[in-house]
Amino acid sequence: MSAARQAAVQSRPRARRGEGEKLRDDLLDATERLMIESGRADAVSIRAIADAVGVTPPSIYLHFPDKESLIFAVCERHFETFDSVIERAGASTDDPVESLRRRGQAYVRFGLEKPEPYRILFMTRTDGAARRDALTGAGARAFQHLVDAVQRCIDAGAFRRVDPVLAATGVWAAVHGVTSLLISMPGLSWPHVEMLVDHICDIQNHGLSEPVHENQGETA
Amino acid sequence: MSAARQAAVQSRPRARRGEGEKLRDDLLDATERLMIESGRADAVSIRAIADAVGVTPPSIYLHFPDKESLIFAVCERHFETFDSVIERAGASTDDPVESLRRRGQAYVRFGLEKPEPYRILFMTRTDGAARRDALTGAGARAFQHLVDAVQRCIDAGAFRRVDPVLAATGVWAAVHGVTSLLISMPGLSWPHVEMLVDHICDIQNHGLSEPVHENQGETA
DNA sequence: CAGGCTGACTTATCGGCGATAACCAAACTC
DNA sequence: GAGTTTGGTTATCGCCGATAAGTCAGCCTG
Repeated sequence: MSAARQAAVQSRPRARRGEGEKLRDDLLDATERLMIESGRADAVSIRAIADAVGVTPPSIYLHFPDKESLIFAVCERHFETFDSVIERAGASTDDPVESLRRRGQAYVRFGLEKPEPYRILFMTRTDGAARRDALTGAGARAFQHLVDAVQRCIDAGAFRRVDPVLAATGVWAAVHGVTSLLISMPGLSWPHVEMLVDHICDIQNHGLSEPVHENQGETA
Repeated sequence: MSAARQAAVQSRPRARRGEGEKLRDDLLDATERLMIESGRADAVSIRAIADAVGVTPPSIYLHFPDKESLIFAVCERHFETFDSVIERAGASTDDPVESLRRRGQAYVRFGLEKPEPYRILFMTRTDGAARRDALTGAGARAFQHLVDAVQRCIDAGAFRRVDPVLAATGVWAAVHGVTSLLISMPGLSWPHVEMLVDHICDIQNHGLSEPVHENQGETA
């Protein structure tokens, strides 16, 4: 680990006048690489990042106010594609229920492919202002997309007339729950992932469909 | 914060011959208190714990191999009651479906009451051996209780004949999902918690019940 | 009661961490 | 070529987890 730090101490050429932003990008790239290699964000140190790009630690603070902001900026890049990947998966069919299922599959797949960004975005305490802003910005947009998808299922008559925000929150909790569990405890003997996600989506679809034999006492 | 450390530097009386284990308990108590006060486990330092009990940092290593083990030992105490609390909530009714709902409510309530232990047990990467052991020991027992509860719903005819382990995993993912989201992002405008958990349990119950009108093509 | 032993700690220290203050040199402007 | 700005560096602070080695009281043996 500390050997990895010493490996790349060669000083990089100084950027020219207008190109100070290049270091910022290099820092993001290096941080992402180290994060994925180590598997844990807290194992990535400011000093290791600095060495990886061939620069001294204080240089990082010219581009990011603190370590948390750097880590979060890396995750934010993934987050931007997160919504679009899910939207694309959901748009691949006209059936709103099947669309919701494909969204769920895409969500879990994305989370498991980039577990560390997912962890930082969705599984750590929301303290920093940058994180909160991203969650209320792009995050709110992505959530609204989910609410819309649920609403389409209601409009198509596939779901009963439940509060779409409540239903969407339930769907999110379900897919986030399985993603989170698989990321946190990869060693346990889980069912096959795709089957599990399919099951979860089936439960949501079936559970949100119109009940035919019993009355529902929710008139709120 | 560092003021809090300096506040309690008074040296505690040295334990007598056979009473070395007393410090262990005091350390667990102090660690739990600091954890709950600060809200984040990583904000609790070995040095702060040592100061809180009036002892020097290396003394801690006489009772715990490293910091992670100490933190985890604190959480394990909660984990032992976790299963029993849920079992008690589930045993408060004879209706297996209602029992499952009460389990869900108890699960989420417990998680939100002790968010930091919940985080450490269920929302952090399973690295240390101690953590893995606890999860495969008491954790497997608690999960088996959930599987049994699902099986009772199946036996009672309330649920269709789905794989109980798969169904239990889905139920766990749903209640864990909402617990995890609420812990990670307390600032977002969530629906009312009890209503949300009720909704999630309703979805599970309804979704796992016998389908009456339509078949879904799952022949895998 | 001398001497050793052991259990319960302490003192001193190591290397790494995030972060800041102060400095400095290359590059562009005038 | 003097001045200013940009893009860094050097030096350092205080905290962190962890370890090595020392200390000292109390018990046990002889």
